[in-house]
Amino acid sequence: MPELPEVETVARGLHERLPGSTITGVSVYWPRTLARPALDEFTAGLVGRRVESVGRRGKYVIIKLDHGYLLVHLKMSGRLFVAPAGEAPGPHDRAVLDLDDGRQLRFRDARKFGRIYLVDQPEEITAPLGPEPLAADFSLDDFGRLLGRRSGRLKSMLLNQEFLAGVGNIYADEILYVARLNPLRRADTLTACDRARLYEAIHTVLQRAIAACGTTLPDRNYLDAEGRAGEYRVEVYGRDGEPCLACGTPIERLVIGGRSTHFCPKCQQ
DNA sequence: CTAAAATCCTGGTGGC
DNA sequence: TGCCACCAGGATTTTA
Repeated sequence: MPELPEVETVARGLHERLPGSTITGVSVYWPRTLARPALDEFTAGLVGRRVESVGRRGKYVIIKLDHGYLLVHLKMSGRLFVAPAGEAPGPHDRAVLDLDDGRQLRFRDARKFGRIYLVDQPEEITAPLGPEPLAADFSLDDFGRLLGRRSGRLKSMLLNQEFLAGVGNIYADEILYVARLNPLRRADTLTACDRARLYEAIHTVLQRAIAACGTTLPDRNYLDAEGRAGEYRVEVYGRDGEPCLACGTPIERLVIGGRSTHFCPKCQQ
């Protein structure tokens, strides 16, 4: 399930091969993939548009056009990639954009959770998102202020996109493990030292994961825009019952806010 | 306010 | 081998 590092990897891959291409046709095979606008307006708004750049905000891929923006949320199983001219369509292709050189930008999504938006400004969609954790202007002081007002559990907070953009279930567990903080801990009980460790862990984990081009779990199917798997190695996620890499204590699993949560009961008091 | 549950979906898994 | 119930998970919506 693509989170910030995976979406960043996809966006970078697309940025290498998409700018300069013009969209010449639109095919949508699963209409609900289009969050907005409806198919007719979507098609009319896209055909003839030229791609200028590809970026990311939170878990959204943002494709800047010469007129408007295409936003894609991959959700659980979405893949966004450029198919060479003549490549046969896949059974889970939900939307396909024809490019003027014969290639196609495809959105493939087995579980149909992913959504595409065509808007004038990306903020129409991304406005509710919290800060970008890796932005240069996201300071420890900012983070401390953000935390101080929250009484929820750390795990739920990290998953809340309005609190911080881009962290999902896997990296929330990895970040709390690196920060040595218990996922059930209430945000407003953190000491200044705790806050600093959490802030640093967010940076460390996300930066390392981006450097590794994301995480592809053994039983998952995340692939980047070039069809490559991520190389990041998780330390706690999905490792319940296996020994903690630091102390050997079996990793435990519990459910917080309906999300599976993995942590070391000894390292993360 | 927090929080949990239901919702959308289907591939994969575990049980029998 | 086949069938089926069930689970995962992001974001949103609903209910407590």
